[in-house]
Amino acid sequence: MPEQANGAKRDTYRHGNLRHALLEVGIELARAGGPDAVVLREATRRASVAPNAAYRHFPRREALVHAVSLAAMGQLARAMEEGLAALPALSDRAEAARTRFRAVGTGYLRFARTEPGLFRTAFYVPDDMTEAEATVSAGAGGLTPFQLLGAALDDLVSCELMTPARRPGAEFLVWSCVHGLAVLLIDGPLRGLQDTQADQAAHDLIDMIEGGLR
Amino acid sequence: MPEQANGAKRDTYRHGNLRHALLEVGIELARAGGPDAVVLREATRRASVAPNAAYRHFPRREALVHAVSLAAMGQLARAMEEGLAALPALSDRAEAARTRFRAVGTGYLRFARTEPGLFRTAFYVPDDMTEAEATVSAGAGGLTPFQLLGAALDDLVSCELMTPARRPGAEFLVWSCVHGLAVLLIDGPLRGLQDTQADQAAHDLIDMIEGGLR
DNA sequence: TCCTTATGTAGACGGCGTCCACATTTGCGG
DNA sequence: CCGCAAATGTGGACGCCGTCTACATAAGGA
Repeated sequence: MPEQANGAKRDTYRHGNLRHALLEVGIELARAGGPDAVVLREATRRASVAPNAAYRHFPRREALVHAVSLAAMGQLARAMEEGLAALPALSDRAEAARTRFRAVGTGYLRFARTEPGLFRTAFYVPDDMTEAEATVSAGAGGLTPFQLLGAALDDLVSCELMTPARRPGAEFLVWSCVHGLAVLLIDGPLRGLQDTQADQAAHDLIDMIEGGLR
Repeated sequence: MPEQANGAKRDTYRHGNLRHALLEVGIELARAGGPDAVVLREATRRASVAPNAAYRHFPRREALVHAVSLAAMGQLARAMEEGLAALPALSDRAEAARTRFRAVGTGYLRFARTEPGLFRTAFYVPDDMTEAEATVSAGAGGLTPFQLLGAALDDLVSCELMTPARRPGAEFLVWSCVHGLAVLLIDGPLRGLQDTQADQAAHDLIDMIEGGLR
């Protein structure tokens, strides 16, 4: 029975729900330091468990990181959903669609800048599209970030704010633009921009996208 | 005098130019496996030198990775320049500007997909803007990727293919879009796309950007 | 009740980054 | 030309990591 600095000792031989505990700790680590910071030994330490115990639930470190990654993607989805939910109801349907589309982008960017560690982890050795649609990476509404964007684009088309001809594959193009800004802002040469400047850049970027979509 | 599997033994106690050798090996490692693959011990091994010798030239591993990163950025610049140089001379000035602008983007994306390890390394814990303009990260023409893009945008404005009002800060927006697609293609959910599909996406993305800029 | 199975522990191995002490050169001031 | 300080490379150690094998303990069904 290993003593624990964290004060969280255990009286039973069994942990109870180690897998879940490791996931929680992993999220905590990723939040603070990105994917590389989710370290098996540290996770087991915080869970008051021997290092090897982790291997009963994850075949290797990468599997834990992957699980954390899906959870992080879910948190991203949730953050975007919250941004959408906070929107005022607009009577003009086209205006509402446009507002929702913009909120999808700004929500994405806000999460990236608020939780850079989780954001980076969400895209760490990420799954191909099929797995990215797993329920774990969805928000409360059951939609992944990708699907939220797709829905916003559909709205745009139905309100004639976007040419239907451009619709196929458009999520990937829009996603690229927004994701690129997010990456440049948190890791790249735009890192350290003031909030107001970053917001301005986000605004201008979405303007540009809207113009290119029309 | 340590034996070396690599066959490259040394008869002098001094290496000669270890710093340069480590950089070369570092680039090789980054090329094959990205920034995380730039491992001090392996680099010194390949340079036929004791692990600690590296510390005479780089205070810590991160410093070596950083040097490799600048070199990788330089290679990116060179690749873009080559793409520009290969363009046919067009009589119509506006058409030429447009073609050059597109070539900047496609060159960037081609390098990302051709040399993903180096591309990822180029953006690993990257410098802020000022250092990114260092001569190391420039191509043969002395311009960094960022500056190449800026020049292309200036051309667009002077040919009235872009509103001057949109010019300030536009490189960051365009950069975001192209960079985002690059990241999604090599690391993200678009990884594993066929060449033709990736080219199509690149084409469509640049179309969209052009539309948004006008 | 007993035995299979799930779960956690103990100890070891090799690899890594980094520190300290020591060895060998180089090159400069006299 | 000499001698000595500074530059450069070596050797060994430490603590951390991921992972393997062997073993211990608990839970639950026959």
